[in-house]
Amino acid sequence: MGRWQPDSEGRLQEAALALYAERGFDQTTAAEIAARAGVTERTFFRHFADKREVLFGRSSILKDRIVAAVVAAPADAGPLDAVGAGLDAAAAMLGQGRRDLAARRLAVIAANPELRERELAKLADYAAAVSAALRDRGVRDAQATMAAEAGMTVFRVALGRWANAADAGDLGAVMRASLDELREVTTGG
Amino acid sequence: MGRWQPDSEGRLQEAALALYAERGFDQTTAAEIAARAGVTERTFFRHFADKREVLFGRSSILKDRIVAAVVAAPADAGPLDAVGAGLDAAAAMLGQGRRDLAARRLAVIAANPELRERELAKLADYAAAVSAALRDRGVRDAQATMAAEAGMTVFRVALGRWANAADAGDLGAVMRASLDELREVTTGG
DNA sequence: TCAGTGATGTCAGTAACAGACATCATCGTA
DNA sequence: TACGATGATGTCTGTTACTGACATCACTGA
Repeated sequence: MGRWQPDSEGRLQEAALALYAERGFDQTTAAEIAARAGVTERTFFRHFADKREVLFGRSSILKDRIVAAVVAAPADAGPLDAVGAGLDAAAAMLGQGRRDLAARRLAVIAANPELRERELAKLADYAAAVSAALRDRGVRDAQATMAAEAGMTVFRVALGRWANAADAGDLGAVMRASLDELREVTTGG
Repeated sequence: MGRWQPDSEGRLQEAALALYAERGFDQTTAAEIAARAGVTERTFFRHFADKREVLFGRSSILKDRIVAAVVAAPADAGPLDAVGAGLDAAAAMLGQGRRDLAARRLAVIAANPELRERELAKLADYAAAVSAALRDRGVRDAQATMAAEAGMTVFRVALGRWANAADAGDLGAVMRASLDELREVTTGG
């Protein structure tokens, strides 16, 4: 056995989610989270840049996968189809986790403005990366921006629907359904 | 003459923009801004909820005007046309100010992640309000969300173009041009 | 004339975060 | 096997964003 319990990062994430859910984000101190995870406050801030980031641990991996899927989409696929491939990749990564956990996480985020802010920033970051990937595929600047931003809106809406759905459908299916709604809007206007 | 110089809020905004531009957001303390504006730090936080908010002073008024324009759009106007009316209202309010000031403000925001985060939150807030207004006009939920989000993307892109344009066009014209690009994307696919 | 109001100052406190340094299991290597 | 490097953690200290409580005092309306 090592000098310390393994996976402090994971324990910190669990502790934070539990405490944020119990008493709210503002009413939870970093020291309390750290104590619950069996580490010191300083260690918390070594693993996470700030109090919010602890809820967004896997986001850079998720971004990479989304972008990779967009890049790997068939050459003849349109911008929105490529975005759809990115959404499939996101669904594959997120849909395998426990749905109730995702719901808890989203509920905590929805309950706090600072956390919502951070989530938007993450999505905007994805959108910027997807937009760049689309441009690399030859899509015009304006089209790339709009398709990427629209895709992130679909992502957010679909994730919320899936996490809180009474009937537990597949995340990928919800994503595709939401994307179809988008197509309907843009074509049907 | 009053007990204090009038318009501390305005002076705080000017001081903050100047200092953020000079030495960066992180390297500027609230106390320094307050000192430059001739007030105490406590007064700064009475006027602005946090260090970022000082750059977003007029945003709630702007939101109200956008929403009002969406509500007031002709009954037979489509969702995107109603959003266009909202963008016109935004352009009317923002386009009259000094363009170089807007450019300075945007440059400061672009230079700092926390400030970008806050800007996204503001735009998301507008989008939510516009979306609600569209639903009141009878637009379906999914359509309303997408049209509102797309509108905010147009807003952001157009504002950036206008502020940094070498040839000083009218903000309203830039907004309309950007919106037309969006239409082109959604119809042309 | 005078009590009320509102914007500000003053003071003290909490908590988010960061730098610097110490500790000590583990691991590669001689 | 010994031993120096490494990496994750603890400890200590400091800055600064923000907040609550209370005092001040020009102005305002009765």
